[in-house]
Amino acid sequence: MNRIPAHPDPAEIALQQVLEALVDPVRRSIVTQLAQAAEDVKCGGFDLDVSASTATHHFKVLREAGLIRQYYVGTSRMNSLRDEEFEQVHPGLLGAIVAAESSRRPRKPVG
Amino acid sequence: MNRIPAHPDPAEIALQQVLEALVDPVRRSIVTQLAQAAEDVKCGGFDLDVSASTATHHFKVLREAGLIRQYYVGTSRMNSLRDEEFEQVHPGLLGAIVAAESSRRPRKPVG
DNA sequence: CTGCAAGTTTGATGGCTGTCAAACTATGAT
DNA sequence: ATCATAGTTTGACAGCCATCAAACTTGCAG
Repeated sequence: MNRIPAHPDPAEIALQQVLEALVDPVRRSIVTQLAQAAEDVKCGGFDLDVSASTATHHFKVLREAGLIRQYYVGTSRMNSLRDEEFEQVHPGLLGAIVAAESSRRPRKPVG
Repeated sequence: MNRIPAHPDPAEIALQQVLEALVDPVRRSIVTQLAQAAEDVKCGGFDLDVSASTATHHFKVLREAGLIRQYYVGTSRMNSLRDEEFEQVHPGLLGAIVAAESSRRPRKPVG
């Protein structure tokens, strides 16, 4: 069964909606963690300081802004970044934000 | 007399504040109009659909986010984009947003 | 079938922010 | 001085949105 609602085409999404999605620090954290992850990440696999219901809300906003892709594996909802599709529509935007976000908090000391 | 408050260094401004500034469509319109203008623009010279007091508020937010520079000429407050300083801190970010905003409404047909 | 694990939905709430009108300040012109 | 122009400040208000708890759904394991 497909329990995941529609994934809109990033080309049809207004910049306004994209920025509204990315202005929230929790959502930006999700995007950054996805960008740094090697594999797709399930909802429970993120390091977030909000309740599960709030997290669900944030994932929905990101999905409807065309920023992430979601699919089920068992009871786990997997997430991946739609970075390549997004790059076609808004070149450099996602990369610049992820870079700005990442540089602020280095995950691991170099070396 | 200097009636203009401090212009913070863009390097000291969190990405969060920058995105909060740019998520508002009126403020993004100001930035885009500045990016497309050949000369500095006075507050009254923008095409905005809000009252003067609201416009003042938006200019203040942009200035405090390190995105614009302001100075007086007579009773006119002039505005210019701090794009070069900004590029040093968040490379590609401002350009990507201005590009995305501009491409949505082509000012002039090509050719 | 029972129980558990992972997420979702719903409803309510609190804080933030964009908005305006009105009163005000500062500068330049007559 | 007087007036007009350009913009600011203050105070109030409305709408939005992130947040949570509680109840619910779905799928898997035994």
